[in-house]
Amino acid sequence: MGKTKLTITDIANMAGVSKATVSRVINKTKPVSSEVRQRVMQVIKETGYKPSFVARSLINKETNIIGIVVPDISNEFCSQLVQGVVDVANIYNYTMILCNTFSNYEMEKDFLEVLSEKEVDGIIFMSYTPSDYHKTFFDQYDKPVVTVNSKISEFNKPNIDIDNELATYDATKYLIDLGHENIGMIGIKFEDYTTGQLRYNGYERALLENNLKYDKSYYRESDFSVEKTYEKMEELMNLDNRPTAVMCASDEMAASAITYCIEHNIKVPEEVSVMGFDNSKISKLFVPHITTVNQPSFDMGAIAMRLIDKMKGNTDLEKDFYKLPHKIIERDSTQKI
Amino acid sequence: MGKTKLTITDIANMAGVSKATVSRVINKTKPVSSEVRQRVMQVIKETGYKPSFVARSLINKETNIIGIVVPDISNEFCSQLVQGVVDVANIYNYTMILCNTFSNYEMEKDFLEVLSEKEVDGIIFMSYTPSDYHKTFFDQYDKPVVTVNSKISEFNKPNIDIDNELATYDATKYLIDLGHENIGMIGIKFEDYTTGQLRYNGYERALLENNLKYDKSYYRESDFSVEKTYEKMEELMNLDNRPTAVMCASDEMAASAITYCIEHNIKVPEEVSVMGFDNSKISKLFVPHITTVNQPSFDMGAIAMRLIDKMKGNTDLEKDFYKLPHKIIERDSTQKI
DNA sequence: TTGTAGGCGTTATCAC
DNA sequence: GTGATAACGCCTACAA
Repeated sequence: MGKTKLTITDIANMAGVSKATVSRVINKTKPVSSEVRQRVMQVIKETGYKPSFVARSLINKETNIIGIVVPDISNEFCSQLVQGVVDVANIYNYTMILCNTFSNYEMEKDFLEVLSEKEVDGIIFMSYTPSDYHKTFFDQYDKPVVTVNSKISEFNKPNIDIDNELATYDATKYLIDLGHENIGMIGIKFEDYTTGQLRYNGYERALLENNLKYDKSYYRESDFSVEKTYEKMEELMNLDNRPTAVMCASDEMAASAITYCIEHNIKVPEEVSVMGFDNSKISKLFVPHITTVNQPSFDMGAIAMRLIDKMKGNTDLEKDFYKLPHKIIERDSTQKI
Repeated sequence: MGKTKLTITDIANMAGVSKATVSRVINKTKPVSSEVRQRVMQVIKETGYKPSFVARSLINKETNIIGIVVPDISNEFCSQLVQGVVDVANIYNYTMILCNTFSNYEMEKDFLEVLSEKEVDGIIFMSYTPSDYHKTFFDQYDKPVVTVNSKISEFNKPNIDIDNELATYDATKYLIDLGHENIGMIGIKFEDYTTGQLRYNGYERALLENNLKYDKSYYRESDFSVEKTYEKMEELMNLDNRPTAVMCASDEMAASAITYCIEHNIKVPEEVSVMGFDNSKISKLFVPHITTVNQPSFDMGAIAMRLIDKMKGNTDLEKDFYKLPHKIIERDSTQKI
């Protein structure tokens, strides 16, 4: 209880050697006679001595802590991303400081500041709305940084992502191949989410390249909220020539859209096919199970962490954009027309 | 870029004062003539100097980092708990190290070890299966510890939780008040989850106290998996005198159970009422929307963090068990018989 | 192979 | 008020 923490000096005294020697047996940094080593190890084992990370960091300039900032940990994509990071962080002996920004600009700023002060060894950064501030910060930050899902080409930092444009293109194409010609989409605000624009682009391109008429009224903008999406689906379903398929920017949105249908006796997928995005739990659990597109969120985290470690002491090496593969997951909310 | 980090000495030189003085204006620890203060502040502002947390920690023995260990961050309860922690951590100027154990005993051990080495200021601990090892560790750990959802009376540390027994009692009672007499339950293994036993107890007590026949075959044990729960629901529904209501130990399990019903033309809630537990997203999104019981997970995190801060330098003060209020959330998966 | 001494960036304790 | 100077716990030349 009142046991004050042991220091390297204590161990040195108990083993009858100098602090330097103790340090050497711990870090294997220089040869030590095996007799002395035994003795020191013995004392360490008996006392359960653990060197202080803090003192060590003061010298190494390495904290073995990496910072990860995400908009919303209760979002499944983020939490899986974080899991991926943790998983490989363990292997490389990092521990991580989690910063949940609630998508709030001020918090993003503050957290970056704090991480910098706490001298973390690197930062994994995700934001729905990367800005100039972030760019400026990262430009003068001299430790490894990896961004996730936050493509800003001028960032000059490696970015891990899927190809959102292509993913939505593929999803829309999937619907087209099913025979649908009137395909609607419920997307998300371009300003609020960088992916909003990209996903819209993929949708539009798929329509255009396949010679389908592109009707502006078929595209509706929502946020990720249940209510808004429900409304948008209502609008779509009340159109004179209503779409026979609608693509949603997330699984939750798809769930809301389908809910509207269920409550208004529109059969899914018989009368209208609905697609989600993310392959989250809800897409598996919801009835009908929702056809969606998978993002390898766990892998994205794992790769980000691996990259951080690689970049250490060599932060300029990798500026590439890592595009991970997405995949259409066929389930029961879509069918041939 | 190549700009080496500024130290307090640099600032002192630039301002033409001693390090001690700089330290004093930063920490307001002793009076400084306002003229000198101005000068120093000016230099700090211009240079953007930030004191090193690491060096500071070496002296204070305070890292302003707290550790939080949870079984599974992608579980909604956990992620909301973490959010609660983060939220107040920000206020008190803490940052946190997140440890995701994947419910793995070895990882729990390792993480506690690491947190201890990194000299965090306190630990918030959650485990489905707290053990002797944990107890031993915490007994000799002399910094604040708060456990969440991991009741072990001998822990001798404050624990934040809801009253799981009472919550399940209330849920079952809710079903009883709806007129149900044959009430089944799909629970979770007692060995794997401390709450498994408690929730069962509440269920049984409600039946007994209300003079309903308690039929062992009405209780089925599952884990949190979709498949297993689906099977268990199938067993329940194939009973000769099948229950008209079933209580599930989680929302996901409820969703699986209802899915079985939908796929076998058993109407929910007309033919069988189904209740969940947790008030997670899925319970709101699923159709029918699932009646459930809310745990204030966010608040639990917030309180845990607040407690840690309170306990600082006074770790023995609060050994109480904090039982937070739960609440039945009525939705569409249950009805009067 | 081992020990001595200086330094990492702060804060705290003295004097002045 | 202010400035030396000694910690804090560890690592790393430099000597021995």
